[in-house]
Amino acid sequence: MSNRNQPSQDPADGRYHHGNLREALLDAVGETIAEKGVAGVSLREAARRAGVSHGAPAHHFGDKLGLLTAYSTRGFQLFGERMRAAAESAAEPGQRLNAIGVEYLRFALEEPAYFEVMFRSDMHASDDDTFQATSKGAFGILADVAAEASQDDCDDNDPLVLALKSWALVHGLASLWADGAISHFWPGDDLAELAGLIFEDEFGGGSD
Amino acid sequence: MSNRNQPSQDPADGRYHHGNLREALLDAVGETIAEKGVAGVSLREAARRAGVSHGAPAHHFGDKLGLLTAYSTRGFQLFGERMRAAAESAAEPGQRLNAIGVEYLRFALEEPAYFEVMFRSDMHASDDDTFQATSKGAFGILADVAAEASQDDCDDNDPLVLALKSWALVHGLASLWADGAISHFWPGDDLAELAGLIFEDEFGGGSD
DNA sequence: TCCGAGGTCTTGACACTGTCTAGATTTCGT
DNA sequence: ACGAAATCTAGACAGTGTCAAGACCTCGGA
Repeated sequence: MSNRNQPSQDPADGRYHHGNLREALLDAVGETIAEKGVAGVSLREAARRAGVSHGAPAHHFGDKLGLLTAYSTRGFQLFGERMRAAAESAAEPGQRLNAIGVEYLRFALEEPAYFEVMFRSDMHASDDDTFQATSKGAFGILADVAAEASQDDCDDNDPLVLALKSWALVHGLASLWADGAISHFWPGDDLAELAGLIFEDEFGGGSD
Repeated sequence: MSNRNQPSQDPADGRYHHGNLREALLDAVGETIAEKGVAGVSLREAARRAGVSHGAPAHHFGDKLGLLTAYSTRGFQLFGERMRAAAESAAEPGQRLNAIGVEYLRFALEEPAYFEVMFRSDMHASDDDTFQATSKGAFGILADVAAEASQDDCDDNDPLVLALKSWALVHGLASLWADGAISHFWPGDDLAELAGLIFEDEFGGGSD
């Protein structure tokens, strides 16, 4: 835990121990992705931004894949919290699925750095236990809400199938939008508008 | 064009000019992705596999991003051909959308190397003219078929919205499956089976 | 036939990266 | 207070992208 009461930014004093290097390195990854894209991420760059020597990251993350895995895990942590909050904030259970779908897209737009790494199999060691547990926990919220919604709304289809369908729809929309592929055909620059039209057809509920 | 009648594999004779280096390098990229993932792709590795010196690729592709852009373009070329063939092979127009959806997934499964690069914005220079034209051409087939299908099947919704919805659904399913995220919740290992269940609900047609 | 221009490829160099090692410094439990 | 463990530094090495200079080949025009 190491909950010290010093700021999580890099101290850059003469201190030998950084105090919060692990988090500072993960912050540095986010900064680097925002500035230079995921191709610009490197152990040495993260160390540089955190004000430590080039070998320091290896102690906390082992290798580059470990650093990215930890960054993905932190992304899924935040992602899960936002999904849970969206589900709970929905006025009535029937609107939970729609609320989650909107929040999913919002996350993809507001946290592109996380989103870009989280769903890329070569950006994380999929056998990492913490990563698996965290990502599965976040996905579980989606599955629960979607399964619940499918029991209310629809006929006797498998709730799991409908959950995966909703998930695929939202994820595909977010991915294609992020990649810029949709921009060839959809004139607007507002993903929420397009999502509203698509979800209206799918879930029958409007977006905010 | 340079259509010589020598095999497109690397000759590795004492010849100074390779004869078909450009294509051989793109083949090498595919091999590398298949063996070591996209992280293992490098200009020098491609040169090594093609039997040329490490500086040779730069002449054809400029830099690493150029090599990957060309590889993506070749992927979209093949992708477009398969989409067109699938649309034309459909018995009746009403089944075209389903045929394209199935072929989309099949492509993602059978050509993971292409698929992994094609939809990754940091893997290609999006301002490349050939890439833009080729990808837009392939996407256009999807849009046409989906728009056509929406006029037949559904109510007065915007055909473009329904086209994008179908695209997002299929692409999201392929991406999540490729990333391994779905495997946490779906017990089977057959994407076609899951796709059949999802599409049955969506398009009303079964898959083969 | 020759010959020069341009396309193709090689070679060498440089800065940068991931990773390994050994060791210095600090923190922590006892 | 002391030893063990955690944390970080410093150096080294192979591999990489990219650039510049030059060698080699091909082809069209004289």
